[in-house]
Amino acid sequence: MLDLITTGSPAFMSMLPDHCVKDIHDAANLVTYDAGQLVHNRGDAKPGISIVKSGAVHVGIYGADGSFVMTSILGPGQTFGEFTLFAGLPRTHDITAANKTQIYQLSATRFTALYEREPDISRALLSATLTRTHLLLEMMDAMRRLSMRDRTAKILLTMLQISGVDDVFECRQSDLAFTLGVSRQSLSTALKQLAELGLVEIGYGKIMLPDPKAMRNWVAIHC
Amino acid sequence: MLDLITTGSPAFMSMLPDHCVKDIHDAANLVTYDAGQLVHNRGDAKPGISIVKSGAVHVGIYGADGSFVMTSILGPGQTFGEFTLFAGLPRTHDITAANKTQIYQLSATRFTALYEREPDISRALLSATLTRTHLLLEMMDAMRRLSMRDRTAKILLTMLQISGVDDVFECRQSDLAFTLGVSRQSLSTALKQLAELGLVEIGYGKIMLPDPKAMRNWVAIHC
DNA sequence: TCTGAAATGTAAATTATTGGACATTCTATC
DNA sequence: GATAGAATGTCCAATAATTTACATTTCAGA
Repeated sequence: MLDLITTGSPAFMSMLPDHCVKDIHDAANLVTYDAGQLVHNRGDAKPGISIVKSGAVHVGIYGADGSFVMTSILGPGQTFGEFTLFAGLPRTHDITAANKTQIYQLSATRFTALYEREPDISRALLSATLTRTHLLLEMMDAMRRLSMRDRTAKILLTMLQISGVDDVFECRQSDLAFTLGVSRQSLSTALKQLAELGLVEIGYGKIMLPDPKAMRNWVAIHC
Repeated sequence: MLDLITTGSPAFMSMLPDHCVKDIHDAANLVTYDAGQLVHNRGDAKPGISIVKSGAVHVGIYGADGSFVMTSILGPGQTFGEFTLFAGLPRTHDITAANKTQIYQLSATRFTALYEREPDISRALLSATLTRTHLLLEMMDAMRRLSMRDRTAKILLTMLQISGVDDVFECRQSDLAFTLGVSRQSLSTALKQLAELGLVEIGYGKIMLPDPKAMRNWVAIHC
């Protein structure tokens, strides 16, 4: 299951000036993981920040029965572990490598040293975090207030806006359904309704917005 | 409607050392608002950060028909407007003064100057933001996966943990219901079920956890 | 160009949740 | 210690969404 929240949020590393990127590379431990290998366990207390260099990690929680409920996928330039540094929390999720993945690991001490020297780092981190928070608030609001059809439209639009692309959204309906908190079947119905209104086009493994502007208008009026 | 998300999150100002608090007081414009007065309109583009000194503000969105859907209430020490500074967004909500309220207003330039000089400010801001994000993620997850009863238990526990207090939660059921995204009637039923399990005690305008440890266990097993 | 696995579409039965209506309980204040 | 207003409890009909089950479509690879 892909939580599409993070797909579009701007990568931390892409917001940093070159010299900061270099500082981080120099201070970090570069660790390589094989597909499926565990990176962090939920509950681990050791604080530190991690940045994906290449590959991707799955963020989620293992159930007692071995099942894995995925919350998000993080790609190159994206970070995890901020909570352990700034919110005083243990690792909140299990992290595994999706495929062969390289990760920069920074201990709390090393990261803090860089952090205090270079305000650009905190700005990038705040920017990435706040963008994600904003998206979460929008989704939350949509989940509380809107009918399934309307929140499908709204969240689709929000995610597209943030991802930069604004007319094609590559994902399976079952992934999107999970992110929206509805069943796949219900989502299918909702999408069909939106398609009948001419707002979306349904493909195989993707959803297109033939007229993003019309979609934006519709959402502004209805949601 | 009180969104309890922010009630428990630690206030930005309370995490700052004294000299930073002083710097902010010196650089800010202190503005006083009467009850009901508008502080910011959703959509305003002018960036800046605001900190509640005394009183409280209502964060929400006005509908076309004049109705106001409240998202949260922010009290002393809490901030709004971060999104305009760090995420490049316009004001995302309408803000009105709940009662006679004093607010420190800092323009983008002034705040940035302080921000770059003093890493404690960014740390406090990150800390407040990440704590809120973590709570949002937990709530989101609970809303997607759990039955009403279970998510009531889980969110109740989460909010109590973050607020520091861990056995009494002062709020009306209608407020809690809104936060959980369910109707007041349904929440009433859910709370009754939890009370029958001995996990909570229902008061008038408050909810008690007679045995927080038992509650934590129960949630760990069920959710 | 087949073919099978993956993804999507659809319908009926079941379940959960809402919303209205009203009863009950609590608490501050007179 | 009355009393009014606020908060909570409960019932039921209406509705929205899920689940189960199966049909159909799509696409990648043999």
